[in-house]
Amino acid sequence: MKRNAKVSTAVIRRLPRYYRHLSELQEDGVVRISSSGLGKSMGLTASQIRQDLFCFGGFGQQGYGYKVDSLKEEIGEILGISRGHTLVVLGTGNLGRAIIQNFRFSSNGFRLLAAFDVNPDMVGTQVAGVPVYHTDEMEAFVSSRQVDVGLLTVPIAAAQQMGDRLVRAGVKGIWNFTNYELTCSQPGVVVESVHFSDSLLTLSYLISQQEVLEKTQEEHP
Amino acid sequence: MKRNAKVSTAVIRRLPRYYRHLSELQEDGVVRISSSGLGKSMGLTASQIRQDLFCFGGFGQQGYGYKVDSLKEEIGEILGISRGHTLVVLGTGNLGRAIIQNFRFSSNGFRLLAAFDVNPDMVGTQVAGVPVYHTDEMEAFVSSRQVDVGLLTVPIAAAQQMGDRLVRAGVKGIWNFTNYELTCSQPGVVVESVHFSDSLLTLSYLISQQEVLEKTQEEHP
DNA sequence: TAGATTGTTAATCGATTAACAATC
DNA sequence: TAGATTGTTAATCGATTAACAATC
Repeated sequence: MKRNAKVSTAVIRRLPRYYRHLSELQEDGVVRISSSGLGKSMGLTASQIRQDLFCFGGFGQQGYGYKVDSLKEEIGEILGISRGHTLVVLGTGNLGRAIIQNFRFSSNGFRLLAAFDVNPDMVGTQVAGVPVYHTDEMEAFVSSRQVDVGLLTVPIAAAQQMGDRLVRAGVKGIWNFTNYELTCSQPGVVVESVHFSDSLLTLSYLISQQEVLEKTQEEHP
Repeated sequence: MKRNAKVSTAVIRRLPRYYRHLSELQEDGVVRISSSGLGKSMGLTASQIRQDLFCFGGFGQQGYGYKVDSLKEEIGEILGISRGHTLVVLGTGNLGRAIIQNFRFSSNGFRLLAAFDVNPDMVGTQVAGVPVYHTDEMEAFVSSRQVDVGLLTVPIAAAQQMGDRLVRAGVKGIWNFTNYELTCSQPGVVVESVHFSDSLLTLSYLISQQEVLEKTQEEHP
């Protein structure tokens, strides 16, 4: 793998999509794929795919294309899937529990070690085999087990404070599901947010545009 | 509001963030904000904010800045928050139920009318006051009530098929929570996806980079 | 009025696309 | 070998930043 000078976030955000598409191709028994073939199925240009992969080195063979297996493997490596990252969940409300029960952490190279909550009804129980401890024990757990990531699903009012605690406890990243824009002063700690609200409002904008468009067409056919 | 020629997706994706930040400012009792002030708190340049807003028209006052209330109002209007959009949920598994119970649809201008599932244990029940019907009844419901959006939380294997059914039933948009990249042939129908996996893998990449960086620093201090 | 800050055009920067030699 | 397709550089396009006149 090439020493990656500086990869733009646009490229980084496409890497998981490549990985996902290659996994699907693999399941479908496809052995080789060209940049134009992959581009067609993903809605990207062949040129862009080659340019993206070029950031990390040459994974293909001229005149042949890319081997699905090994390209998937390489991109997985770039994404850090085999690094054995660990995470804990903060907050075991509806959303926290749903993610614990549904999300395939291991397919993404993560091990979910524990969950934490302040609710005495939850503390001491298990969710899908994952033990729930009291939030007071979070710091000790995270630092002794060197946990990489904290998944935040606490109420929005507690989000920033809990984020700060995670950072102080030594996590490398926060996966933020609260609808709050965490600020993280600590350099070297990454915050990645899933903002449901932003996503729905984007959809709202797009269908509103569509509505206006259709109305205009009715008036001026 | 200006006739918006063609607004780039980069701008569109920032609109919900503006809306969110303006709401927070409003709650904090802030009355006016300058582009540089807003930029500082959001990590954007003042120039970019003015350029973004310029896509839709002049909302500020020279020498003064922007009134938080009215700017929030205007952006909400652009996003279609007051259009009374409606939606239904497909799939009432852990994730579907968690979203129904947790997500503040009304704050985003949506009314959640019903949920659908094939599981006989769910059909006929309510989740947070939302009635659950059998999926067979979805088409009739969506077309008679002119539902705007279908939220997909069905198992991945059923995703594409259920997406197709929603489109045929006449929705304008699909909010996709399955880890499947829906293809939608129908022009005028919008698909907006929340890919947990892509988000976590991006985080995985970023912390892996950080790990490499720190290791290098240890070796060459 | 003087100061501040927008609206808006121009300049710069970065990302995408095109092109083509290298080579499997 | 001929054909195909990559790796990689150059050209283009679009998004961000800078600048400044307009004006509150």
